[in-house]
Amino acid sequence: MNNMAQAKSTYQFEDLLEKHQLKKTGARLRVLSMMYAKNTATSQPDLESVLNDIDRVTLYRILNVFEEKGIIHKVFDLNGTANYAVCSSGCQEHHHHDEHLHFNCTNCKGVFCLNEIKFPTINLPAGFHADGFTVYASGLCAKCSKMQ
Amino acid sequence: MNNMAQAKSTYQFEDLLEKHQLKKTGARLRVLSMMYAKNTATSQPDLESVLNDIDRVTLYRILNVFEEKGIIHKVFDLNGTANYAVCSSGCQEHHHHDEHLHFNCTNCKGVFCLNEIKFPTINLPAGFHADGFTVYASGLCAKCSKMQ
DNA sequence: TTGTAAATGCAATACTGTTGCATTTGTATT
DNA sequence: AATACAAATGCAACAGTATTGCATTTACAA
Ligand SMILES: [Mn+2]
Ligand SMILES: [Mn+2]
Ligand SMILES: [Zn+2]
Ligand SMILES: [Zn+2]
Repeated sequence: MNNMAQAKSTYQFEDLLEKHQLKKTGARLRVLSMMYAKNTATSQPDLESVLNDIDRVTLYRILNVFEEKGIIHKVFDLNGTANYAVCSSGCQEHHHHDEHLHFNCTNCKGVFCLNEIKFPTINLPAGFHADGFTVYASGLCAKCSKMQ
Repeated sequence: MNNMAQAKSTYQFEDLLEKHQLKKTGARLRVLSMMYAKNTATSQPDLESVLNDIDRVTLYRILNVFEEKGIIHKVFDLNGTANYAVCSSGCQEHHHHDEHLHFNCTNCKGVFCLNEIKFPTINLPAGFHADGFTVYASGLCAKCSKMQ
């Protein structure tokens, strides 16, 4: 849950890129270090404003290839804004396992991937067949709860 | 679940507008009849292409005021596209009760509001306090399941 | 019938995301 | 170290989504 849990050095990011047969470029390393430094998902607008010297198109292409490779996953928050988060584990190229709960804090706007929460099986009306579930919760995160 | 369940006449749409102190205009009645005629949510692109003689800005303003009044609710599908659906009941101005399951059919792209499905309480990590949940399922709807 | 607030249409603008193409760069090979 | 090439980047153009301001029209109450 804390930042250090995912903290990685540049060398490890380089290894990650190499593992996925992606060239080690400055832009990609910066995107990785920005996303790995946080315990929440990062919104597209945030990525764009912080990494504002990287061309927008390049940023989109980096995000797309990282998603394809199973390095990050995309999650829309409750306002429909795209957010990107580091995949926990078990995600491979074109084959994600990110069916965890997403918590949207209404105060700090943080989007948390709560991998540890198992949500129960949900039954559906006759005839409906689900191959995946996405669960969102909105409210106050731990930090914001304390401050109220 | 079938269309007739929500079928309404123009008079009833006029009553609905009057109840919410909205003027009875052609554009508003057409938006209502389009949305009430279906048992799925309607995407913004669909609304725009079908009601293409209504100015886009007017359409957005109609959707926004209907949402404020609790007549419809907005739901993003799994691609982040805005969809609008008739509120079931209990929705009032600035106070919605639309915490039902949303089913996204990967075949027909339909977004179904499954009011009848009660999803179980989901517990959260210490400190997190949810005031609402949104659950999405993706897969095949009843109609598309049959056809496969 | 008239007056007026509400609703609409239109122009302009901002944001999100994609495509095509020329240029640059990372890296494997020599 | 130099070369060679695919991959990555930057830039321009474009499409789609959504909002704001303002002039005009319309619904409806008086
Ligand atoms: Mn996640
Ligand atoms: Mn719904
Ligand atoms: Zn928070
Ligand atoms: Zn279907």
